[in-house]
Amino acid sequence: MVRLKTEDKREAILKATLLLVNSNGFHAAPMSKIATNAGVSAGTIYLYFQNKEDLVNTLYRELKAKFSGHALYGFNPEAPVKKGFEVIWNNILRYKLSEPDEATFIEQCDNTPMVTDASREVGLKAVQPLYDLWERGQQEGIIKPLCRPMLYAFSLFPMIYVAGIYTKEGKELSREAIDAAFGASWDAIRT
Amino acid sequence: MVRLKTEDKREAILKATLLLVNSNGFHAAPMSKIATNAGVSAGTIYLYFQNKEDLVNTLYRELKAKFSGHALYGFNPEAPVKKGFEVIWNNILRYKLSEPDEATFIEQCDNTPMVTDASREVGLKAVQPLYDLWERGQQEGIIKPLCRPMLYAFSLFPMIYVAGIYTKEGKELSREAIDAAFGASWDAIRT
Amino acid sequence: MVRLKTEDKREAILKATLLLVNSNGFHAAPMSKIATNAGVSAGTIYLYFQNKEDLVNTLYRELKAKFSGHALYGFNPEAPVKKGFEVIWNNILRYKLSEPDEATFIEQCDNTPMVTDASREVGLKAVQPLYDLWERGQQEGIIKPLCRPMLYAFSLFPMIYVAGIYTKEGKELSREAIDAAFGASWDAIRT
Amino acid sequence: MVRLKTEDKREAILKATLLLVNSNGFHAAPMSKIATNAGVSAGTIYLYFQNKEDLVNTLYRELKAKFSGHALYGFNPEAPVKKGFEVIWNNILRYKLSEPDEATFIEQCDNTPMVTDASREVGLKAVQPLYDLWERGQQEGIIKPLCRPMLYAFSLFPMIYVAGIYTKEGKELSREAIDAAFGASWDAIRT
DNA sequence: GATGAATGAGCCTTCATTCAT
DNA sequence: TATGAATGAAGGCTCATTCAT
Repeated sequence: MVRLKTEDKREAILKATLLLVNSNGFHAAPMSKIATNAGVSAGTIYLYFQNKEDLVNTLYRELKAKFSGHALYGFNPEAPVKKGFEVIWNNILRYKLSEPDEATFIEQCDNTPMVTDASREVGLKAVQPLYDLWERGQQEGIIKPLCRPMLYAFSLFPMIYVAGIYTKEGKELSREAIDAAFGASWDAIRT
Repeated sequence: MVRLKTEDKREAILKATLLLVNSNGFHAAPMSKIATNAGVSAGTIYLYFQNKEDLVNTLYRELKAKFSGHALYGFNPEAPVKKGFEVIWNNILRYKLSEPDEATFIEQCDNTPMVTDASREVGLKAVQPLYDLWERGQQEGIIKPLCRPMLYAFSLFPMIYVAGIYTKEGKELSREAIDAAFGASWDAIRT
Repeated sequence: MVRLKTEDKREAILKATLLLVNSNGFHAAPMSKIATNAGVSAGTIYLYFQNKEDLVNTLYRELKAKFSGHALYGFNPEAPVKKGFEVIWNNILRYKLSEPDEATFIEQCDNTPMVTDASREVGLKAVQPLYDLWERGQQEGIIKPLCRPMLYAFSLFPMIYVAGIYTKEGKELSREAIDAAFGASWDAIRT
Repeated sequence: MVRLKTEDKREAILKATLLLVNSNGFHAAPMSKIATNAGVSAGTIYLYFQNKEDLVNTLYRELKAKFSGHALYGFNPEAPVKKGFEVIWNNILRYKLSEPDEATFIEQCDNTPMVTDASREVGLKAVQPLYDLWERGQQEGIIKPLCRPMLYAFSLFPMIYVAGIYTKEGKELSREAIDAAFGASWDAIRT
């Protein structure tokens, strides 16, 4: 095993955690296996993370942050509402499809008590621009007067879910399917 | 501890499992604790279930079956498409709101390797009438030509997700909110 | 399951124990399985035997007694030493070959702490006539002046061992092989 | 408790297993007790052995190997048949008497399903020189034309059995008794 | 006598975490 | 920093035995 530099070790540990958890759930990711797969000693993990919970939460937060970064890429807050929504919608879909491992991990974490509520909220802040966009759309009478969770549930959540299914089964999402999905998302929330 | 009759014990074990898993995930539901909470000895569980996996899967299947029963209550296959969809949509929502524990458990199970694929597929068969309904709607040109997973993702999944959030936070879903949610669901899939 | 009479139940339990222990050792013979195989309830065993140890020891003693009965069949204490020895030797061999299950069980028991020393000694008393025969042979100068355990070890034990091997492998012992074996047995202890 | 070095721990675990199994059979040798007696934590055993079966089989194989080494010590394949046999016979007896614990353990293992057939066969290969010796003896007309298991059963098995008895009862085997036993062994198989 | 549901101690094994090196 | 042997609590499961029916 090649000797890794400090930063690389931290990354290797995070990567090993990601893959192991994805492959069979938290149940299949003991610290010892994470260490082995990361090419690192068991004790070493504790030099970089306080404990397993910290390791998982750290990974979760980093991925969420990365995800948020992608989501707003090229987004212009002043563009028309539908246009802005389309940009973010596509960004998110593209991320889910191009980084299926990370997407899977985030989903896994959304259903485990190992990830704290504090961690879960971290990602939300970054989406503020999206909230602002919806609000503007509502003021302009373009978007249905639904509460935030509902807007999310009807316009982004379904797409994320569908992307997960296709990824899991190894299928491709065709251009037509994607357009149709966007149509459904938009129809759900537009007035 | 009052002596329970056989059938009651089985039920008590299932109930204890449900609550324990809901409260903190599978991690927080060791057989010993399930036994204690069910007012039963650890060994007794194995009189009713082969092992932990069997216990969880049995519970999952029973709840899925119950859920399916509710979903189609009062559904008339020959009614107009929108009407039929509305009936099922409301049935599901009502179930999610009235049996939040069961709903939460089913969600937990959808993300654990402890539940087998075989178990997961059991529930799907019961929804055939819904699939038929969608198909009829597509033939009549009323429903968008989306694949099944997408139809599900846009019309039922969001509502289930929202109901979960409200339940978790102890809030009530107002009549208006429900109507609005149905509107969004229908708009998402109708042409 | 046909209803058995009291005596039959006792026998059925003993028989089930014998077969189960033989098939895979004591490890594979839990009381519950013995009960099932005997067509009897678990609790019933305790009507006939104090506990598992008692059950096994009782079976062991009965088999030993039966074995002893066979060993001396047709034996004439006044016949010539070699003739007498030959009768007993052949009796034992015949028993081992005709009742391989019982023979196997006895061997199993000779190596488990479940069978008490008291039980082990039970069988020995019955062989007193054999001891007397050897003693007479020694007085007559026909038999080597070895201690009893040695006489047993060289003249009967090997044959029992060999019979066990042939039985286990399902082979037949030919007449010639038997004669040869007797020759070796006799040569070992005769002067 | 003094801190042992790695190799010592492995040995301590094996030794504890040996003694515990000998004292009361496998039934009396739970992993927890083995650990305690070895001055080691329960989990530590699993650093050196995969599981209980592996532990027992490893010990069995090591003892068998050691035994085989002793058996052929000083054996000259070209010496006269009787001389060669005498050497091996005495080697084995000496081992049985000087290492009674190991001898007892091997016997215990020969009757438990915990020891795999693969393990049992390991020891047999080492005895090839003895088989060759017997064959030469038969060709020279010195040894009876018996099959291998019989030769073993009549010439070595009895002695092992007797040694076990004496050891168990704490008695000494006198020089005369040993000589007499060898005489019986040799008489049994020689022509 | 007979049943079999119920018990609970005990077994094997895993794994997060520590600490001497 | 880094290691990895060591720990020991905890988990899932089995099974001899009891007892209300």
